Amino acid sequence: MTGLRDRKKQQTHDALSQAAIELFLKRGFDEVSVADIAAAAEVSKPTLFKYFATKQDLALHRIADHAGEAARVVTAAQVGTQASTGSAGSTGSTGSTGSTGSDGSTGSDGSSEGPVTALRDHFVDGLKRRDPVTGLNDDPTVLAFHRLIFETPALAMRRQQFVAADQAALALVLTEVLGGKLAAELLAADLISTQHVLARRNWRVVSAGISADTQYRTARAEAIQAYARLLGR
Amino acid sequence: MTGLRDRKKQQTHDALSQAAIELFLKRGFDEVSVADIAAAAEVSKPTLFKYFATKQDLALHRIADHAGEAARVVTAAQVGTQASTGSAGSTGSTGSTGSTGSDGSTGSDGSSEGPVTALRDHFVDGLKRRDPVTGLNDDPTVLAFHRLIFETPALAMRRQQFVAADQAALALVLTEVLGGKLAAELLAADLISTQHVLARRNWRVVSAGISADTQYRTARAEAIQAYARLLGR
DNA sequence: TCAAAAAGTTAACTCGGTTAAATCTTTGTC
DNA sequence: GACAAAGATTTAACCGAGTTAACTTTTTGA
Repeated sequence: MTGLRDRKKQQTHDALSQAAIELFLKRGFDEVSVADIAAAAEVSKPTLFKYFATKQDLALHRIADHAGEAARVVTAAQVGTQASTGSAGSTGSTGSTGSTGSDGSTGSDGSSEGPVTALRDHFVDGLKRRDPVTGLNDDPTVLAFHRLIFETPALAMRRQQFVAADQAALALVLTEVLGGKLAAELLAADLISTQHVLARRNWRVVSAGISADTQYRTARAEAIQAYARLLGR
Repeated sequence: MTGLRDRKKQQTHDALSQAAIELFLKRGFDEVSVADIAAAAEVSKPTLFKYFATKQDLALHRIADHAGEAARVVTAAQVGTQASTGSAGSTGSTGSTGSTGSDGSTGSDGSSEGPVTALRDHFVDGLKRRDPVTGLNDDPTVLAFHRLIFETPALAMRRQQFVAADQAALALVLTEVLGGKLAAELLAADLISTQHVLARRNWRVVSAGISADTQYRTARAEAIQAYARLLGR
């Protein structure tokens, strides 16, 4: 099924992404033109734009791939508690499943506890795994990449769009889990904000020179505290 | 002090803004070029960009002017409860001051009640005044304007930047009001999200044909309910 | 009245993104 | 294995946002 055609497409895609990120990290987003990237990947400009809709996406497609993760985590947790047949993660890498040492068992619907604890556990698990999305990762490349995204207005902006899409998807599944649409939208917004605030905070600390290992316990405590706010109704 | 120079500048600024909004509403954001706008306002393109940094700002400067409002409301409420000398509003049009029929008097610091009720009251007051930022306004022009902003990706995106700045400013004043920085950032995010969710919701309803007067009671109730979530810790 | 300062104009340029026509490559079929 | 249809790539030209530099006009204040 994986014909030569598709293999070549994958190759070109990777070549573009790699060339772009390398150049962005070396010279800064604004100091690199799409023509430079196309040249480095040895393709023409129109071809580049057939693979990536915008210049920003050349840096952000890794994040874009994570789209809908929050919604997926909640859905997974939901089917996990409804029937005890725990099959988590539908698309890609969403393996979390407890360990925070807290109850996630309030099975009666109408409560916001399930989703909140599910996302909290997912985040805390991300911290343990030093998942870049948590901000708690001191790998120089990861750090440089985050710096690039957060400190380049155009990238931060486009990133925000993906986050907004994530939030909308989350609101959608929460609408079914909870009763009302208003409550769902509010909670979705709070959940996404919380994650964002925590990640940014971790990133700032790590980026100031503190090692991820040193910061881990604090980050974990802060996360639990932050999500606890959303549990008290 | 208002020399001829400044008067002319104001004139040009207004001519550009007016021409831009008129054209945007008539033909859509993407169907209007900055050259069109410059021509309509009878200035050259470089001059246009001396008045407005981006094409988006030609539509959004009215929103941009509201920058830092949330922070101002909280600060005003703070000085209002610290000393009984109530002088609200530092810069522009921020006249709110109670009437929601609820206590805003918990003067002891460390509590998040003050800021939350202050912003809630401000929002509810906005509803009563049919302030466009609340989404509860069925004036055709206002409606068309909101539609333009929300449904033009480039504008929605740029708007988000202003909102983010607002949030940062709010987080800053909350950091002083509350003890910690984490709590302040989380609360600021929740507060801004809440406002945004409520406004969007109102806009959607009104935009579906329901009159602002008809929706008022519901909108008010929803707002109070939404902010109440943030009071229970 | 006059010179310095502030705006404004023109024209040319950069860069992101698009379009159309021509060319080359992969693929499935006889 | 030849070959036509489908798909991907290239070239070259184009559009529109935003910038730059050199030059002219207008406002100001002494």
